[in-house]
Amino acid sequence: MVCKTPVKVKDPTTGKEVEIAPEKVWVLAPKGRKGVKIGLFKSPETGKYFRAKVPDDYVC
DNA sequence: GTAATTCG
DNA sequence: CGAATTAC
Repeated sequence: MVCKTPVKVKDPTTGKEVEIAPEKVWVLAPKGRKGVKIGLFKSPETGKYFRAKVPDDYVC
């Protein structure tokens, strides 16, 4: 499944804030804790992959 | 450290 | 197989 909804994230490769759709989103949570949603993004500038938190209410 | 995911 | 991601 490819995500469509863009998310505002800081691109660590450029330092710029970009609005892009994550290629994949999943929940990263230890047992007994709430955890966070993580998205896998590809920088439009550099083409490098990076992971960043996505809002808890984000739907792919 | 833990959780899942996947790129390098 | 390790890094990196968040926050508890």
